[in-house]
Amino acid sequence: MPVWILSDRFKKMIYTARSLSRVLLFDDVRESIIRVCRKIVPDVGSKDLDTDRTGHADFSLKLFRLSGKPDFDQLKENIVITLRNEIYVDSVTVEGNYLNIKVKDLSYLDIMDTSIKEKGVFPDTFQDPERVLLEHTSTNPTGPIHIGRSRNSIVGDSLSRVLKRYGYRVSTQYFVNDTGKQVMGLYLGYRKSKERIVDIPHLLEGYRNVYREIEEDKGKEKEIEALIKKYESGDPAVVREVREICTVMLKGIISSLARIGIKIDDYVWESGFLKSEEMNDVLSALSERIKTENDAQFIELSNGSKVFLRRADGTSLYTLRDLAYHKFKSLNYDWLIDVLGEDHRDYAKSLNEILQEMVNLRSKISFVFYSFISLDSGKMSTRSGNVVTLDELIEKAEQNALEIVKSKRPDLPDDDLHKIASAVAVSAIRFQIAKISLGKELVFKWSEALNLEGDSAPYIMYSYARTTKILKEARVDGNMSTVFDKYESSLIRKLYLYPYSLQAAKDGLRVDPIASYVLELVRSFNDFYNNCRVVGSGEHEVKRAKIVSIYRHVLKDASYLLGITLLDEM
RNA sequence: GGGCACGUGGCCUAGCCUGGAUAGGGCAAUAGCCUCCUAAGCUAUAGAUCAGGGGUCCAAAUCCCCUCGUGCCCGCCA
Repeated sequence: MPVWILSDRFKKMIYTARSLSRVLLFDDVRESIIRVCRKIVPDVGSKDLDTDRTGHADFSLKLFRLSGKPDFDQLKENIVITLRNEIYVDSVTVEGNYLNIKVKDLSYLDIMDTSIKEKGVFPDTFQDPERVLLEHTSTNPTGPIHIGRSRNSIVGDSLSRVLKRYGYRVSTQYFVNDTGKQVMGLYLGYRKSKERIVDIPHLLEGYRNVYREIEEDKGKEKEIEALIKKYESGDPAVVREVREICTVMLKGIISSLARIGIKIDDYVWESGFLKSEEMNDVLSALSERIKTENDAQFIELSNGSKVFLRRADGTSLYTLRDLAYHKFKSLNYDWLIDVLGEDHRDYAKSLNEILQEMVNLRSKISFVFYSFISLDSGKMSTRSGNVVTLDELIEKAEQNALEIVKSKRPDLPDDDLHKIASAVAVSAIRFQIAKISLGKELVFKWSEALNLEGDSAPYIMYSYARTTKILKEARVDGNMSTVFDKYESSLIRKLYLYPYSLQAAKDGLRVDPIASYVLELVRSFNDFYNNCRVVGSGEHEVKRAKIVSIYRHVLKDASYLLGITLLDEM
């Protein structure tokens, strides 16, 4: 017999708030409190109600702003009385200039449990009709992807998962640069090599040689320019070979990304836009504004800066190809999101102005910028060889994790050890990047990258493994106690806050709020774990098993967004 | 030189958008905790002029201005 009988009662009483967001569906207690307050003081805003972090309450209504009102005391009293009548409200107290509201543990638990039981998910969402195209990574196929660029991939991938989770229809794309100087430099290196071997090490060596030569003699760039011309004029041999070389490089990048669980939906080749309809559309939209300077074509922006579209020899520049690409994207998507390095900030601003004001793109465009990751030895660069590639990092991380798991679990067979080590390594890499807000520059340090304690993925994974064991042994059916101690209480509260962090992530196009949230959640669970025995806890057992199972659910949900692989045993 | 971003204990970081009750975590350090659901965990101690200065405000890490430091951009590169 299910003892979870309060659901219907609460469901009827609590306002299902869609106003917090269009696509997250859950019984939003916070929204409901604001609604109640507004009945009495219409100008109470969302800002006046804090989600309290100080431990005084669940939600705090700040009275500073209201205290100027002539009938303040009466209003305050009315709010208190009205809130106390809400079915989900446990207590309302006035402390100084704060009105502290506590919600019933059972209310929270019931909201989450009902959602999971009925919808299979908390919070539930409905499908937003907006189609989102998220472009990320798009690194030049001139070498293996390095850890600096992988910040783009990791954040981009998690962001796409967040938006999907939130209810958007999301596709991801990688814009493959197979046109322009860098790639032609790569191709030139290949042509100059004796053996003409198309594999990554040989190509990379040729590429580095070319740029070494150019550094000594700038005149050597002419060779690249000549190749660009040949390529853009459609010389079949050149086109074929460039595609072949880029494909080899791209395959390397794709397989590196796959190792950390990233799969991009579509790869769109830049060369495809050279003579495309989208290119024509862009050019005709801009035709009135195009000016020339020594035969090179440019347009002028509102701030007076020049943006060049074509070289004097008629070959295209990146901006032009990218404009065509964005035009292409806008045909099928309502919201375009580009994840770009911070070096692209000004570029994106220009691109945006051209697209919105001159090409009149219909889609909404957002840019997400990330700061660079550098090494102790300075800036990362594929050409100079001062890089740590993603593959190197993965390999070392796996090795490191394997040693640790071997020492901790000598009882496990080799297969399991490798499985665990791999999940730990990949999750740790992703989490370490995802948890840092994008504006921070990072200096990569091996000691930090390989540390698996504290605010790390294994910390999260470990707590999940604990839940597996608990739920395997705990009694989950029967009468449920409805008395909650402080550890249960704070874990329940933390769980309930999950939708708010999803909201923060979506609003800011960030993934670090989810990471911060998960760490807080796990800490709260550990507190609970260390103080509340579940298995064999008598009257508490069913209730605690319920809390653990909701925890497990939310943890799984959030971990997926961050690319953390959870294991039942580790 | 101009523009943009960042600056929080020795190190890394959350909080800043939307000002409000003791600035949360982690690493490193010290002292403890496995006859009890996995110690990749937990507890305790120590450690913060929230870069500096000014301003607004009843109230500033948070908003505004100035200064300093770091990174990035200012290409007929991408």
